[in-house]
Amino acid sequence: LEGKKRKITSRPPRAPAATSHSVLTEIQPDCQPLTTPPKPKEILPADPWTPTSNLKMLISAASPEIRSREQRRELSNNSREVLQAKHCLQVYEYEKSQPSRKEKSLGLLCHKFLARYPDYPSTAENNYICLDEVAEELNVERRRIYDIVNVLESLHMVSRLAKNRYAWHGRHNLSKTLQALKKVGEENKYTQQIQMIKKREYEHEFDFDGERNEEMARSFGSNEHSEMSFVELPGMEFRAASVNSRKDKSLRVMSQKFVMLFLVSTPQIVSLEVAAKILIGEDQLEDLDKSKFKTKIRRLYDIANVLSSLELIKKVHVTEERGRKPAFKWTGPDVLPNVQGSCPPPISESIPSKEQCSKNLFPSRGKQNFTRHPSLIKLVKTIENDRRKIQSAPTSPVKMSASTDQNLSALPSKMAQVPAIAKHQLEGQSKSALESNQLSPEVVPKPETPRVAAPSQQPALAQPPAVCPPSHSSVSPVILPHTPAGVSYAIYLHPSQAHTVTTYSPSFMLQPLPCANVTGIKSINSKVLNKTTTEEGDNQLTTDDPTKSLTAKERPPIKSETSSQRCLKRSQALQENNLIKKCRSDEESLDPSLTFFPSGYLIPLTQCTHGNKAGFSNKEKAGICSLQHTTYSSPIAGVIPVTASELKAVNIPAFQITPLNIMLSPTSIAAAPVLSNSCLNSSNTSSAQNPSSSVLNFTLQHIGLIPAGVQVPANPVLQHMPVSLQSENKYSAPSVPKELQEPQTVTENFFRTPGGPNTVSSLSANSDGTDRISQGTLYIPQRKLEVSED
DNA sequence: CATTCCCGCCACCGG
DNA sequence: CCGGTGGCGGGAATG
Repeated sequence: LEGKKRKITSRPPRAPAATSHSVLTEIQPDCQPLTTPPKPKEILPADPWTPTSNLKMLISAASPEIRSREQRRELSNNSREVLQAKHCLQVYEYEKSQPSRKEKSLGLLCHKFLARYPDYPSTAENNYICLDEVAEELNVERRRIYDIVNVLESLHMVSRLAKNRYAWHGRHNLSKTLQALKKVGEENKYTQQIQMIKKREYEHEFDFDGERNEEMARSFGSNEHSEMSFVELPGMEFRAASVNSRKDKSLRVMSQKFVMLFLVSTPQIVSLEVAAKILIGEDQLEDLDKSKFKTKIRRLYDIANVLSSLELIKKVHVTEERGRKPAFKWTGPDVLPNVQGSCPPPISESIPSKEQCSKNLFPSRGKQNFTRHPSLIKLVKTIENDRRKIQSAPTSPVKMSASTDQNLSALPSKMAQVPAIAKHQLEGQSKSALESNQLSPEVVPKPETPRVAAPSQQPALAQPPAVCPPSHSSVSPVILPHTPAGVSYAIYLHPSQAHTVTTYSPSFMLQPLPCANVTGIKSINSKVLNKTTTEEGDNQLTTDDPTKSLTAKERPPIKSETSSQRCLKRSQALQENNLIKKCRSDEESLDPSLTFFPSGYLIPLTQCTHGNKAGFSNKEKAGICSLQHTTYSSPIAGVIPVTASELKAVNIPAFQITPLNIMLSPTSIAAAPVLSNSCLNSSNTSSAQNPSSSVLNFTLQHIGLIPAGVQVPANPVLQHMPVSLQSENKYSAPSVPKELQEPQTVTENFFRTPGGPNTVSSLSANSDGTDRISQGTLYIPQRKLEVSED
């Protein structure tokens, strides 16, 4: 290994011919003024945007149609055009002479890349991606495209077809992938590993000597059983066996692992440092080699940039005892615990392989438990691997060679392919349902869902939850101490215990509610908040551009949406409004539809309507997120006063939103439930500094929102909620309490969302004899994490 | 100085 | 042997 490195290092600074390709890439010939050292090339044709605008555009532009526009790029030699371009270029230069690195950032590039393809491509059109073309069109070297594609591949958003080709799947598989990843993550005990690391560092503050640590680490924490290879998705295997070579792939695998960390950890925040350590530790324990660490971090940044572009995560800073460390917060959809087996697989789900999935993922099952010793672990791993290979081998007709990691076992590739299309379609339809809970709508009768008053069209959604709940508990190993039945919600943990929590049984979360409604509402709120808040950068992408137009910030990207979509939304919105109105009368005054639903947050609804993906716009992702959150939170909301999920909900609309960083003090949380009407009033008051108060407000708002109109009458507390508050918020939207806006506080309370399996402590019974990790001990006192973003 | 992360050399692999 | 891939880490931008 090292040899290679050395070699490289030795070489003198780059000088030679390296540039050849770059030259090629430069499409525009003549105008090239040598003068500008940076690269003017980017500017090219018609897109002399500022980084900011550019971004904005990209975001808004996600719609399919637009993407085509890229095409025009082929500038005919129109001298005119050239000139024009040149001109622009120059102007551009003047304005800002910094082509700057940012413009070349992987994140931005990724946005461009993503803009080319619809989030939910129709099955019909085959979306092929030709790396060369893309690279050329985006004016980047191919190497960069690989970086992007690799991570997309890790999420199964694309798959390799052949040499220069990839197939675009968009987000269709996303939820499934995440589920799978989460599961694997759980199996790997990532949660514990994380704990370990934190603990360690906590203990010896900043110690550099890795010595002892290492030992400890390997002894228990870092059991890296894992090494798992690439996690495959069931439905996706059909690619030609040939093309995927397994090996390499580290980026892909790393990406998956990284994602797993988010899915598994409780406050869904993962610091780079921790992630790097875990990822390193996995393969070869020890070796806290500094350079290795550094490299890992670099890679993580690459991955993170892509994930950020996908809006799955966003950058934040975690302030712990000492300094603030870079970290990322998951902003993607919540992954439901899922599943497998327990919930009757939706019929529609064509995917036969659900089981396979699990199989694939990790042979693991109980094994790990007894594996304490590293060596053992390795063995096991190996064995399992082999086994896996074997299994897969026979099945795939084609190859022997490959036995690609994926196990196509069950389906012969051919079969897979044929149905593939159908599958996709189905998936698409069921998708929404799945996402929300994975159940097919029709399946379940929801028992107690009285509250579904919602007239909305989505009754179906509500159902699923009901069904699933029970199953989960069985599923996730970790879960809890509390019987599902119990009224767990009331439990508040001491902050220190945070991780331990698991307060509620999953079943709770799943309560039936009209998600749609809820979602909508929430999203709205958040929206509102965002607006105000948004000013700041939401994502890392924000450029520093001084001129930053507010407009850009404003996110009503909606404009770009197609009218049809809009209509859809609108209608839904209206429905929601109605619901809402019940609660707050004032709403109408403001032309609610526009006001509140501008951005398309509503989309979730659309989505809810399972079925037609047509409706989805790219934006829906936001919807999705919110939807899911909602799912959990809403019902619960009633039950559990303030759940993390609630809070999260706010953040969710990731894209535009400013992530408020919330840091709730535990106390505040506890308090919340308690509060009742009386407290409510205070909601908007400015209590700026006081976190708890702000939290409360926040909470209240949310709570209020939800219940209000819609569903939750069940909960007494909610009912009491003063409507006024809500309305207030809405209206004053812009005036959202400062507190919220400020980076300050949020509650990252540790309640995990639903499936939160993780809570390590009590749960996982770790059977192995060594109790080193006794559960009790395991968790580290959580220090408060302050998350802030810049 | 610290953080972020672009760039592109070059090892590798599959054809 | 070739061209596609993608590991990797120097070191430039940025903060």
